Amino acid sequence: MFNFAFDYKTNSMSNIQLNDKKIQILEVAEKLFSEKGFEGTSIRDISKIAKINVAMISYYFGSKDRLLEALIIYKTSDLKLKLENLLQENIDPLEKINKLIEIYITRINCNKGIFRVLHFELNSKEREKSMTAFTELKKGNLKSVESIISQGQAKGVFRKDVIIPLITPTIIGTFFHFHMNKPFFVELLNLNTEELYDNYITTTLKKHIQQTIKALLVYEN
Amino acid sequence: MFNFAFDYKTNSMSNIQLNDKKIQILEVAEKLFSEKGFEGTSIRDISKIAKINVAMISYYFGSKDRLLEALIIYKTSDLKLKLENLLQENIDPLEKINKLIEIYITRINCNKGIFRVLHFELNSKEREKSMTAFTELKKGNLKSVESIISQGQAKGVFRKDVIIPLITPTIIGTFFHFHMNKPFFVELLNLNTEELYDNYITTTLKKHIQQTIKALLVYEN
DNA sequence: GTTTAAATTAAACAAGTGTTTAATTTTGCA
DNA sequence: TGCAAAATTAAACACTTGTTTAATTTAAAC
Repeated sequence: MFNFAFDYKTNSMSNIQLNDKKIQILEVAEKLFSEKGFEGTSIRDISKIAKINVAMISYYFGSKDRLLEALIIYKTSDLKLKLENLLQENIDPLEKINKLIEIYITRINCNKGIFRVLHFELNSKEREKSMTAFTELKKGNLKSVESIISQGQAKGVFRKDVIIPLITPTIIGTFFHFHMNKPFFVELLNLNTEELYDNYITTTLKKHIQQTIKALLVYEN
Repeated sequence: MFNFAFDYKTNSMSNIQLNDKKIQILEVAEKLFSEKGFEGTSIRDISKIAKINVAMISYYFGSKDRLLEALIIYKTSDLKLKLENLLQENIDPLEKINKLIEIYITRINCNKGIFRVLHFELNSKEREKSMTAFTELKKGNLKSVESIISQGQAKGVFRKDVIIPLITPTIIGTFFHFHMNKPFFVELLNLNTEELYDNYITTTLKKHIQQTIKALLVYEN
């Protein structure tokens, strides 16, 4: 019932059994979870907005916890693939890092909601299955970063005293802190429409992060 | 009943009416809110661990929402002061930035719990009073950063194309992302005890952030 | 010691929670 | 058209939620 397989249409791992109604539920769940948190969202909230009966959520996913699991796999499965493809590209290390940052920003920006849930609902909880899936994703990301940076160090472009596992926290952390404080920055930077906000992320914020990581990697004391 | 005044003993704004029992409730609330979220924590959970009657929380704080308000003010009031003192110090801009980062790291690290709540429970909700208090804190922080950086730019030490409002997201975001993924990094870096974990934050992570911001500020393309 | 206010309690309250049941409707296929 | 499986529903289930009540105990002041 809940097997996941590779979908060559969407180029992502996805539940081949996902029909329109399931997807509709997942989309609503993502929206509400990200707005009000997992515990703060009731399945009646979801069912009301998705315009389905409450029982359908248990019927389709088994439970609220399993709905979260399905949501996470549904939303994170293609990021890993994108990173692995990037590693194969034959471009210089700095450009690769910039592309890595670009992937992070755009992919995570599309799925702000679920990544918010991932970070705030998943830790120190019993949702083991969801958590291990997320941990594997993080391990893969770290490996990609390690690989790119050692390439750059071998070529003598990057300095050698960088703490590699802390690169990702700086990249994603900067983005997340910005997004977590959205109302604050919307007011401060006059990003009154959703378009302006998204545009600021994919241009200015992206550039800031790329500039920061570049400086960190190539700057000599 | 809920007036706040400056306490010269602790050098912080605090509720002068806070007795032992109230503080005990606040401490337990912080722990549970940070572990299970605001919605995920019931006042019965709090009362059980704090070993008081459920009704005492309503009696003391009025409601669960007002308990959160009190907690935020109780925990964030002295950070603003520390930053204002820093601005007065007569040291060179780079050292000032490093001290700013040090203040952020140590202060936030002591209050991990409440800052987690602040970022994940406060946005897009109706808890207006709590939110405006937090917004004021952020505005103050931004002013401090702006002041320090223009000093550095005036002295010709810092480059001039830095996007100042994105400095804080990089500093705090890096720290937060690390902390949000604590289980992951504990396993990755073998930080098996709480002491090792805290030690890594106040040494290696702090150094990484200082190194990053320094590179960003002084590196010329 | 009496009085008055504060602190503390167990119980009750109404509303909301995730989940299950059992009945009904819709669907796809022979 | 008839039939079995799937989808959908309203209702009920047992439980938890935040808050309030009203009674009791403790503390302080006179």
